Amino acid sequence: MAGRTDTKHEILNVAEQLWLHKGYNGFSYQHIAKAIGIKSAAVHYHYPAKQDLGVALVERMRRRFARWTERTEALDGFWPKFDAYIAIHQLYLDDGEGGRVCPSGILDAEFHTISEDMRHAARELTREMHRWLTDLFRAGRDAGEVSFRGDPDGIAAVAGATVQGALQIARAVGRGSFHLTIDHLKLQLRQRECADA
Amino acid sequence: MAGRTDTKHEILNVAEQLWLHKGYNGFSYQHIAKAIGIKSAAVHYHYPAKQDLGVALVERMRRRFARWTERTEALDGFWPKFDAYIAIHQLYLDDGEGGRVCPSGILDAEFHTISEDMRHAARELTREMHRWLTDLFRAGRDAGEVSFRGDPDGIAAVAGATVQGALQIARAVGRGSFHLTIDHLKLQLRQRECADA
DNA sequence: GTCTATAGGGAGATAGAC
DNA sequence: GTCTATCTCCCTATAGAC
Repeated sequence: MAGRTDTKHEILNVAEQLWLHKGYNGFSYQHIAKAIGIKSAAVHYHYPAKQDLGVALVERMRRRFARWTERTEALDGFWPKFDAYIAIHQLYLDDGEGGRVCPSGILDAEFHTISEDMRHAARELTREMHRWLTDLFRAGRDAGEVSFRGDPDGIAAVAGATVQGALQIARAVGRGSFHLTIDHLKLQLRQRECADA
Repeated sequence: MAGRTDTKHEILNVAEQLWLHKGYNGFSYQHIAKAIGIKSAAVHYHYPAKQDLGVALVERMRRRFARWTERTEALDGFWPKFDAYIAIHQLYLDDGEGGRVCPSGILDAEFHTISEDMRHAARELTREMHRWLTDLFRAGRDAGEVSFRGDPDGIAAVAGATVQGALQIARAVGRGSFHLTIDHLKLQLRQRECADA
């Protein structure tokens, strides 16, 4: 139909909701089609195979994260940036009906059931997020804004894993668990005074 | 057939491998049947619906964890017990073909696609693990073996989320990532001397 | 009690209508 | 270029054979 100009874009948006909510193996082209009001075969026109759609979803996440890092450069200092990182995850948490999960989390959980193309994109996204966190912790330590033992690479791995894990666990036991976890993660990272040994 | 005495048990074992590897929506009764050498309908005799099998899997995990906590009481002190907790997750990591993921992780990721019975069991398992960690951190602090800010409940949430997240991330970027994360988590928890402020 | 044959529906995907 | 009618296969599940 001529009236429908950006079905492709619409598909991606609906698919993303379903994906982060139900997982890659938890939704079908029919679910997407019904939500938009077309036939499932029409989805195949825009994304011939489901893995094409899957790759598109992950690549869009990567572009989104890349743009986010650019915008975030404007923020000054470790804590505003770290809080911004938490905030994007909190957006997933606050989404209706028990929350979505972060793309990285769902990709890792279903890693063995997705195509090599999707795995590649997932690996890159994970690495990009890790690199960003590593740079953040390095700069934060140099500026004396954050305190941790070991190297920035290691603490970035801890922080990244904690946020991802916390978001998932919150699904089972409620979002209060996410806030408890994040609050205590930040507590460990605050500049320590000598007294707390 | 009379020769097959514990098909039910065998089903559970095969299903567990598939489950932790591919996710709940990533395997079917046919996969189980083919691995054992029976027809898929035979699996339905032992577990009428797939959600019955799912609940059985999670409940077995809960019993296994409960028995594990009893055995672990014999270990003396915070660090041996904490290392034992890490070790059960490392078992998942070291499993062939890119590793499995911990039950809690896969349950949370697919939380919205499983039955209410499974969700209930998943919630309980998550809480039981959290309680165990909380008790461990409380005792560890009282004994002066571990150092952290805030309450045991909070640091237990951080540790639990970190381990779960690290195991999943390792799937995408390799198991070295898991060890890096755990090493640095432990590093933050070691008794701090005054000097590192 | 244990398992097989088979149904019924939904999945991903193709070929062709407009 | 865009979407629909349709195919095939595999999924879960039931009814009935042994």
